[in-house]
Amino acid sequence: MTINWNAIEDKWRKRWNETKDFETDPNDKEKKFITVAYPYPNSPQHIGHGRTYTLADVHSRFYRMQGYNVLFPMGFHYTGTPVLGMAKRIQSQEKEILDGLRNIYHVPEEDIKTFVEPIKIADYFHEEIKSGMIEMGYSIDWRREFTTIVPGYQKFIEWQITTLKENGRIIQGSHPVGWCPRDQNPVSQHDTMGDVEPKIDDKNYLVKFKLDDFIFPVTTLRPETIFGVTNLWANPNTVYKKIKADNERWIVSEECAKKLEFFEKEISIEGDIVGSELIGKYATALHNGSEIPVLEADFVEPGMGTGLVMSVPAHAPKDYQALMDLKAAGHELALKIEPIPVIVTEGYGDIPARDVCERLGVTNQSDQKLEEATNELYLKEFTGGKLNDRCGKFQGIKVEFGRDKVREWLQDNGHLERFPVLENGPVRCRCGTECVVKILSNQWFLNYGDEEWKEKARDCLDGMNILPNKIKTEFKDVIDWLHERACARQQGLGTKLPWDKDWIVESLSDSVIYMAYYAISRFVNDGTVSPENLTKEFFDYIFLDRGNIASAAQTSKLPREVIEMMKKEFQYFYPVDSRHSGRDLVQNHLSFFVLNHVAIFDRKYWPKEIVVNGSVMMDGAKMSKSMGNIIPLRTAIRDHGADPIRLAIISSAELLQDADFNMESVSGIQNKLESLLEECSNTKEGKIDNLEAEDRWILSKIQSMISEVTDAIEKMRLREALHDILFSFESDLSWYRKRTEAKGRKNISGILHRIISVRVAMLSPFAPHISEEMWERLGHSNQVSKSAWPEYSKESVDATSIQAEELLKSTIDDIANILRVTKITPQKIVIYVNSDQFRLTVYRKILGIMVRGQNNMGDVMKELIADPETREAKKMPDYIQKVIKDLHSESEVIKEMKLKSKGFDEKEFLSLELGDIGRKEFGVEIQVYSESDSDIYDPKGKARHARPFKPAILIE
RNA sequence: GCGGGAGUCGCCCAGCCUGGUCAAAGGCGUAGGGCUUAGGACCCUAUCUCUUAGGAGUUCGUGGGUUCAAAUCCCACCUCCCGCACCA
Repeated sequence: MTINWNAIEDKWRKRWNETKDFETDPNDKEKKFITVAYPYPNSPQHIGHGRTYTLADVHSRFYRMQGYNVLFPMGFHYTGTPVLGMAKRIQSQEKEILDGLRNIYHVPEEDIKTFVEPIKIADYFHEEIKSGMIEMGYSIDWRREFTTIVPGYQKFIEWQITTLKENGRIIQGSHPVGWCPRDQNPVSQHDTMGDVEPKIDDKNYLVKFKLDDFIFPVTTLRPETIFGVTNLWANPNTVYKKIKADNERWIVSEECAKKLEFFEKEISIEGDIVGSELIGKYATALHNGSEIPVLEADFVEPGMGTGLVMSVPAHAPKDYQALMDLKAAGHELALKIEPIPVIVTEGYGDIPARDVCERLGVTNQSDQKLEEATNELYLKEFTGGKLNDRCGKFQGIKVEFGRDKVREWLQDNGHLERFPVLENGPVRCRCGTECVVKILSNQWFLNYGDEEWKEKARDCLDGMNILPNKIKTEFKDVIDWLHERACARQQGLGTKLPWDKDWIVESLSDSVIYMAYYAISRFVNDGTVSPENLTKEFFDYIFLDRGNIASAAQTSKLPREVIEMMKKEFQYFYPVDSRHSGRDLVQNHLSFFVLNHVAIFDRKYWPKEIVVNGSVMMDGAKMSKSMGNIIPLRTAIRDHGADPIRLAIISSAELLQDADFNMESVSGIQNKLESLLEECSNTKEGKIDNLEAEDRWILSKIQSMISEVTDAIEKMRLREALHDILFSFESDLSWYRKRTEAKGRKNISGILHRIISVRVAMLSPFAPHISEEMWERLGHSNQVSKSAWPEYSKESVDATSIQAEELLKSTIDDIANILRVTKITPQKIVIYVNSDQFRLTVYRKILGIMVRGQNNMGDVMKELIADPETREAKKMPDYIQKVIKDLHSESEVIKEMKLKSKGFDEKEFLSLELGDIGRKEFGVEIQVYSESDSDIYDPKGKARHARPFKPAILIE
């Protein structure tokens, strides 16, 4: 039988649709609000995207069956810049992107033509992604759908950002960004040739010296070494510029002068000065007024920093070597200069730079080994060095901390400025222009560095359920590490800052509390309210319970009952019960989600849970367009069916692990589901009466499966749950079949029907379509998605039958074991069960001792001897030891069960049950004796080895 | 540098939080058998070593430690992977 997956899926999706199953309004039931980070529509979703949504859908469906009123909504995140870059690339007919659209995503040519407009791209993929979500069977309430650039949402974002500002969460400051001088715009990865992210090194500084009437600025990464400066370096072959920078006159390289224009400075060029003219002059160090000579050095590059460098020969190998070279050449001034050590580091002598250079055998200032020497020393001194007594009030401070202190001190005195540089330059904009670093003044920041805010976020996290639990610490670390974060951009789609219309609310900042908007989006969508109704007073009243209904009604021009209805809707669904997202968003979105909630909402609306999942690999490799191993989700659904894809995604890895998706697992799952479906067709409901031992056992087993699966899903260990339903239980079932077949029973269809119904019900959140089909074939009249989640019932667990069945299994195993080792063909098998009352008493006593946690031989023996009833046990240490060993190899659950329940008659049970199964397995009769039977057949004296739950065996 | 994670029986991977049910699940591969005209699919059996009585030995990156008992807890080390921002 081959299943037409798509036909079955269609059929059931239509049914769900007809009854509007997933449209959720407030009611009397308890609610669950499940959300997923909405997609950014610049490409169709592939299997990797499907993971997060599938997990959330399983979660939603599980809660629905448990009787909750579950809201699972979806939106689309249009905010941001990537589609802008895409549109530009398409306009310029870039082959790579066009090929991708045509060959991997199969976008129709007439649609590609429209893609020169960014919104058209988003619109196209929005529909594409949505169709995929529907085809995957996600139980989404589509009435609440929105994009982040519709007017209603923009009103909401304006309210959000205004509220944050009013709450003092937004500050203004300056910030360096990668910048295209021609486009007059910041550049991100999507705007550059080759898609490189411009990396900015913001730890680079400019320190001012004075030379005559001019400022002589040098750049450095190590401001703390200012105390060890012996001289300055200039390149004699470079033509420097005399410039006016704001109100000061500076000497810098031409390249530097250009960079400075982007650092909020008024720059004008006044004239040239050749490097050689600077050589030999004396400059003044501003921090202590000392006079310092300018010397020549070839290694000074005009393109690096200001084109001028300060020399710290004690700690900078390059400076040291350049000085040595001059001395060797007999340079008069240089001969007078000695390195000034300012940092003490274990493992290095007085002049660390000399140590390193000598050890590595550096010969001159153009030696390649200087790079290595520099790296080593910088790192070692930073992590292990301490400032010495030449550093004034900074003496004794570790370099690690001292650097920032010295920097602040110099900065406060106006001797130092930041000089951010492009770390991975040159980076080119798509327009071909080389990018620069620009310091944006008047940038708006969310003040995530605020300690009070952080504390509140930690408080929220403490009360939250984070799945898997182990990444809770990661969240805390992120909170600790966060600082001011720009929340506005100058380009891209989105919402304008209400108070500064030059800026657009940055895309990660407009997606942090939007889940609240789902509560009202459906009223906007159905026309109950329009965007202009959504005033600040309206939002304040609904979300914050601030202000009053009168002003909300007056400003929004909405009837009071409409406002109250929407407020109720929000209060019913909020807070978010579970937020699903990928692991990569822990550092930003998910943390901001927490921070913004605590900054805006009352404690009772703080989120309850975050579920984080890993990414999806394709046949062990990371999915990427360039590798061509991306499978669009809709293609996969069409080829393999939605349910097999869902299960393959879930079963390939536990929550946080990266899932490896491969086609073998999909077909394995298809086969499994096919055989399950066939089983459903063949299993009819039947009467259940006269339970036999194995019936009681399998019915008990299904109870433990219910409990395990439920428990696993609650912790979102879906792989484990699915595995239990689909595979683990199979081994119990096959034992059951073996037993019933051996007995030749025909009356088990009722029991099988009950068991498979439970399995299908539990499977349905995972594979919703095929489960409906199975459920129907099983003869149920309702839909499985509307049936109740199977509930664990303790009363259905029959402890004695579990023990008895375990005994039977282990006896069969033992016989098989003996046969394997001895390789004999059995003619006759004889079983001897223990009947010695004293041994049984001792056994139960030991069991009791072990359940309490006492496990070693000595302690057990002591306890036995202490009890008059079991004192004689000391004569049988061998027996005691074996019993302890037997019990060790049993689970705690079974041990406790054994202890609690009364014993049962082993002989009676085995005589009754062993015959059939023995004939089937070994083809011979099995006789069962009790050790004390008078008619016992025991030619080899095996019977005395029998122990409780461990009969002795004779095979001839 | 800062922070996070991983190393398991041919391969992939579960178990570790909560120590004993662990020679360690599942999948793949391999070998044998069944079914089949054949192939595929499916089902059964085996798959660290030794073993003619249900047993023993050596294993979970390396080396120590705690414990009656360690894949699991603690310490040190080795190796590998990921993130470090204004970008979705």
